[in-house]
Amino acid sequence: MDDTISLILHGCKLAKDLELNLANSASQPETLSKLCEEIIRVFANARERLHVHQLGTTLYPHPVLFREPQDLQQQQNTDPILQEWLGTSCTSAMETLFHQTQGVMAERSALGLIESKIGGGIQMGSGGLAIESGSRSDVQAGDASDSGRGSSSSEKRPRTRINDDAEKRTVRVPAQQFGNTEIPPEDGFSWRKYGQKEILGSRFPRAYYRCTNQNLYNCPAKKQVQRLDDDPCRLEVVYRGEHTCHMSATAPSAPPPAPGITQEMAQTMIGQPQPSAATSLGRWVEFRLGPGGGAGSSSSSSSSSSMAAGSSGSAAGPSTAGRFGKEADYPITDMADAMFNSGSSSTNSMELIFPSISEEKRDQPSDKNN
DNA sequence: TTAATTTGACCACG
DNA sequence: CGTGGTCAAATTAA
Repeated sequence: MDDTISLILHGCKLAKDLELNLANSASQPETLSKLCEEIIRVFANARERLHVHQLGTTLYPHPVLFREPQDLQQQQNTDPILQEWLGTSCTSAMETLFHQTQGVMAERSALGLIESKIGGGIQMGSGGLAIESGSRSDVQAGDASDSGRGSSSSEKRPRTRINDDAEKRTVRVPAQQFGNTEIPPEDGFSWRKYGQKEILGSRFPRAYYRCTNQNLYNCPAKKQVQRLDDDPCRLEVVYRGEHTCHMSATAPSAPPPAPGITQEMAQTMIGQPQPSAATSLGRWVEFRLGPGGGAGSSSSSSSSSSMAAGSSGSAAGPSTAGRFGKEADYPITDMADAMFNSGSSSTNSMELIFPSISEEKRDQPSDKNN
C-alpha cells in the first residue's frame, strides 16, 4: 500500500510540476501532452492498485486495512506544501483551466467560430482553440483587495492595477445578433460591469467587468469586452485572473454550465453558426423592426434569452439592457452604415452608433473619463 | 429595498 | 502628460 501512496504522491508532484511550468510549456502542445499522459498513467496505475486493495478489503476486512486512510493522511502530512497545493492550487488551477477550456470549446463547437490571436497561448485541437493566454507569470494578486473602498474622500485612494504580467486570455466571439449586440456571449460566470472607457485608436468603447462575487469571495476574475474595429459583428473578450468563487461550496455563483447546456445556450443566442455581417445585421434589423419590436422588447428579449441560456445568476451576462436599450434607439440605418463601413475612414461609425459619446468627445476632447 | 449599471473622477504607469 | 484601469456616487432596474 505504501508504494501506492508513493505513486499517488508522485502523480501529484508531476501535476504540480506541470502547473508550475504551464506558462513555459503552453506553446508546446507535445510536451504538455506527454506530461499529461504520464500523469494519467501514474494515477491510473495507482487506481488499479487501490482497486485491488479495495477488493481485498471487502473480501478480507482487516483492522490494518481500515487504518489506511489515516496512513494516507499521515503520509500527506509529511508534505504540507503538497497537501496545501492539493487543497487549493491544484484543484483551482485545474478546474479553472478546465472550465475555461470547456466553455470556449462549447462555444466553439456551437458557433464554429473563434479565432486565435496566438501569442504563446494555449492552443488545443487542430482548429486552434481561441484561448490566447498571456501566461506570463501569475494571476494578479493585489487586485482583489480593491483597496479603494472605505477610504475617506480626503485620503488618496490607494489603487492596485492589473500589471501586464497578469494572466490574460483573449477570445473573439460573435456579438449577439439581436437585442443588445454589445452583450458578450454568456460564459457561465456572473459578471458585473464596473466601467467603460473610450480607447484611443478604437472606434468602440471597452467595457470592464469583474466577477459578481468579487466582494464575497475575493474572486479576482475580470474581463474586458470590446467590439472589434475591423469586424463590428464580433467582440473581443479579454479574461484576466482566475475564478475562485466557484471553488467555494457555498458560493452563490453560477457553476459553469454543462457542455450541453452551454451549446444549447450558445445556439439560442446566436441562432446560426458563423453568420456574415449582412446576415447578422439583417437579423438584428429584423428583430428591431419586428412586430412590436420597440426598444423595450429588445432589451427584455435580450436579457431573457440570456437567462434562458442557463445562467443562474441574476446578472449572469451583463444586463446592459437599460443603457444600450436606449442607445439602440438610434436609427438602424446608421447602425447598418457603421457595420458595413467598418473599414471606411470617411464615416465615423462611433458617431453614428454612439452619437452622444461622440458629442461628449467633441465637447471634451481630452478624455471624457478623465 | 437591494442589486446592477452608468459615468465622471481618480490614479498608476509608461 | 496621456492613456487605460478602477473607484464610487448617482441613477436605474428588479
